[in-house]
Amino acid sequence: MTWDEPATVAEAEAIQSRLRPLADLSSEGPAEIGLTAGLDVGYAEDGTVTGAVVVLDASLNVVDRAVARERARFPYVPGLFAFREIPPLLTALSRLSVTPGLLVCDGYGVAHPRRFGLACHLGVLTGLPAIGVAKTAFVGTHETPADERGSWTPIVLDGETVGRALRTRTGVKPVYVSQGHRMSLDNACAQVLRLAPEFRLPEPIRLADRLSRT
DNA sequence: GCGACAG
DNA sequence: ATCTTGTCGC
Repeated sequence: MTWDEPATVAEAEAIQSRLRPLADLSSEGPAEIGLTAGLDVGYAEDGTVTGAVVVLDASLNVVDRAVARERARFPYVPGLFAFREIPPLLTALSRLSVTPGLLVCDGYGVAHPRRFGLACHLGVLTGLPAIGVAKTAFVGTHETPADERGSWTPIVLDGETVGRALRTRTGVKPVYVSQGHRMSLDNACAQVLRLAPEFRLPEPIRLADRLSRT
């Protein structure tokens, strides 16, 4: 799958609608993940975007990392987030010396107005299993999950479950998990809990966030 | 119509 | 996203 550069908002929306059917939301996905990549993008005052990828092994040790700093090509538009962040992330991914078995993206997957957020887009482009983990709610409605780590409630959009508000730390604000590509929602939440044994955000995303500010 | 809106 | 000190709590 190749990257299309949209020139307008209408074009970007059309690309999302066209690629949406290509996202695999039926596969369970691997239960055992060897290498997990966390992805995030940092912004600078000069209109520069820095894509960062950090790869962790099953013990959560860093085994690889890569960054790519470029000029932003698309403005920030809610719902079209991916067109701003994907270019530097693809460049950073191409600089890895290993191939991760899962992409953990900072944002949404299928919990999206057109059911095609950043995690779906990156999953389809790379062909790799991908999930989205966001820090705030964006679409749909959900109840507040119980206080204990592991508790969750469904995020419902137009009568459909599109993700979960998942508590990764007892007494701390939940994160918002949704499917991206080639992984079930159950599996995605299990992976997020495995990857976030100590802090609210999964370790791969925390480290990528830190790296993107460099 | 108006405001809100992943990062 | 980013601009930013101290402060409450485990």
